[in-house]
Amino acid sequence: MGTLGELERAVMDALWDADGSLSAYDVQHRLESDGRTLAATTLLTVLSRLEKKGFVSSDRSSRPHHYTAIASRADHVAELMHSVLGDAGDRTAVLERFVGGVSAEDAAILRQLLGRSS
Amino acid sequence: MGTLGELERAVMDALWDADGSLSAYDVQHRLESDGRTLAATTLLTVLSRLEKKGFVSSDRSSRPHHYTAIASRADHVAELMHSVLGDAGDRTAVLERFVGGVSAEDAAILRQLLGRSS
DNA sequence: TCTCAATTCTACGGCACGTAGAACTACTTC
DNA sequence: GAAGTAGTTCTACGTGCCGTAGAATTGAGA
Repeated sequence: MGTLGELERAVMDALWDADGSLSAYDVQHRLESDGRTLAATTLLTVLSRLEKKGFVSSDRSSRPHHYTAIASRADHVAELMHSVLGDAGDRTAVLERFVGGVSAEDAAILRQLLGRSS
Repeated sequence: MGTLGELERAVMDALWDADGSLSAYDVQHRLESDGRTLAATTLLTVLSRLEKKGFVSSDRSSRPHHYTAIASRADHVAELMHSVLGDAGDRTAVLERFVGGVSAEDAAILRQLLGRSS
């Protein structure tokens, strides 16, 4: 699927936080308020790389093009977790370690999600 | 922590599968039976990079040096899952997606693991 | 049509990784 | 203890990804 670099991840975060589509300028300004000053072209390059990687889609009908994250952050993270789990071998052992390491709150969430069906 | 490249991961797999320590030659032969022919020096380089990254430790007391994986594969994978989860933002949403995507068997394992620890 | 903002094209430097030759080290054997 | 050899370290190269951005181009409004 391809991995995200540092800047790429920051751009995705901006898109996710925006919860909608942004222009390159919007992204630029959001990163700027995070203390990261970048040339506009840099953002465009990153955005198009992200598009090529399948992380964002763009709307080119209106002139300041708008970019949108294809998957939500939650989807993305969950998918990463699955892909990591995927090449695990002994899933029981992995899940054991995983559950052993989560916080009490997360454990509660998991318990609730897994629910009563056992 | 640093990430694993393709070969690096293959070497770690060899060490994990071995469930003990291996010499560079052992690793070389294991990879060879996986259809991957490499020079001995290549393995040594990768092994030392893995050591620098903190994934393996080496015993240099006896002459064919022996290398051991520091963490088990399960630990490694679980740790990756945690680190991914770590920068998630809305953990409930992520865990929801995650649980939604696991197989029935995995869900059963999770339920059992969580049940015990409550 | 002219101008200016927005976008694409192109490119460069650095770093991680796969890969391995050359040089060096240290047992084994005579 | 000299020599051979198995094993190890040093060094290095090519490639691809990523951060970064200038130059060239395109498109919309005056």
